[in-house]
Amino acid sequence: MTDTVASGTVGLRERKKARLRQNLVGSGLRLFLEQGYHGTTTEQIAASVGVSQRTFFRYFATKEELLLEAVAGVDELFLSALRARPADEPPLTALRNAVQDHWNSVDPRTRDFLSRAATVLKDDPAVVDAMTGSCRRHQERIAEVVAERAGVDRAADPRPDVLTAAFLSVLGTARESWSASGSTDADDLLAAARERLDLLPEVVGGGWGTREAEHPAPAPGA
Amino acid sequence: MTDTVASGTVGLRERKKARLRQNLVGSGLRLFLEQGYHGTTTEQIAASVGVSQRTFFRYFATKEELLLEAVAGVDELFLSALRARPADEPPLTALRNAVQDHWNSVDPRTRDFLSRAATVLKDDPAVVDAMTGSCRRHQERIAEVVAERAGVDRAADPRPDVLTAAFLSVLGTARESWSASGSTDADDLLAAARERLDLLPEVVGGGWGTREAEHPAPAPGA
DNA sequence: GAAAGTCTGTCAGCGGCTGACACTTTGCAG
DNA sequence: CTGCAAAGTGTCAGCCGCTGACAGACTTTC
Repeated sequence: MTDTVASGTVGLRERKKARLRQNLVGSGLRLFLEQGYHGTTTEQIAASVGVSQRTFFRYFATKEELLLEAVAGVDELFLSALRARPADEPPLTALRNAVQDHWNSVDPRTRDFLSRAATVLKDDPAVVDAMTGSCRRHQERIAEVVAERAGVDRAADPRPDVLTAAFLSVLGTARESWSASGSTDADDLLAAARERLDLLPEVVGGGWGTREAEHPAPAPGA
Repeated sequence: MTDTVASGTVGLRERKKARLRQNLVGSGLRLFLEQGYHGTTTEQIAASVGVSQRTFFRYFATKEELLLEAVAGVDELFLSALRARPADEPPLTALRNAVQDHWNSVDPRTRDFLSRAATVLKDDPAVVDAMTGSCRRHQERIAEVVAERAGVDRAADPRPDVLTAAFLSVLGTARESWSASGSTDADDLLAAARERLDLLPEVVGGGWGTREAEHPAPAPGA
């Protein structure tokens, strides 16, 4: 059988499957950009690569799943970036720097594509919900790495989960304000994320926002 | 026209509408608890109050909307609780205490109902997504009150948004750990929320979670 | 080349959701 | 009270996401 072909005996069948799956993702995303998520039917996606709708659903359980397939790889890269930060960095600092490292490590074409996708699809509530859900599922894996780095047990110590949740939600506000600003420059998003993450320690502290204090605006825009 | 009839002219028609709407919500939630969210069809809900499915959708744009109607009132109460906190409390402290005040102000029957609902419905991903989405839409209104209390402009100062996002996401982790623990006691949820909110300042600080430090577990369980 | 396993298309159907149209009920005026 | 306009409702037909069942085609393996 000449099964010595690398490891796993890839087989012609599996190659076809993998290619079809990739075609579906590519075609689907293209159509989403052209006509919006809601405006694209699963039948169109299936037809665009020459298969039936039923086959589409044999590859993806839901239309949403195809959408999320595009960002899955990006998420993995972030975990690597976080693991690569030096061990003596405090947790939030490591997360903050990992965002930067991660962003730089994504190749520019993908980065542009993601910016464009965010711009076009940000108004579709179904897309936003899908992304949020994906983020939530991703949260556990980040918390796991945070716990690992800190040398604590996630099951007994809620701190990794608390920090991760706060971290991701702040990133969310940055994304939101970025898309609300109408900017399509991905670097603006990164800047907003950094600004807001750096604000976190001050914001959870008590040194602002009481009517008694009246201090002269510590650092609103800088 | 005799339009001087008070303001609004309740009219028999509007009363019927309001009652039907309430019936739909009540019947719908009861069915959700009995058969699950996914297991209940909009036709069943409509039939259970004697109207057609088409009429159901004239009252609620989506099945989800009916589900969220139940928690809408609770959200309003939280905003009131937050506004009622003394002005000299630091923002995070005010939010934390408002959670407690708010929980105490919800009448026990509603509280029990919500606990039961959370227990039954927490496994349905559609329900979780709906709740998350609702939370996100609610976030802006909380941030508005935080900004108001702090006397800053939300459009120019991201701090209210950052704090609110972190606050809500931490509440989310508390809810998750509560439902994962299998507890059905609503007070356990409140306790988890308080614990985790109190952890926030420490967690975003740099005093933990570096391999260099090796301090003896500051406060994992207390 | 045949048996066994896998992939696919077709068909039928459910549930969420919507537009169109006809019918009934309600509100208001004369 | 009567007649008219507005609003609410039921029925029907249909789109779209998604699924089970079955039969036919294609790989793999022997």
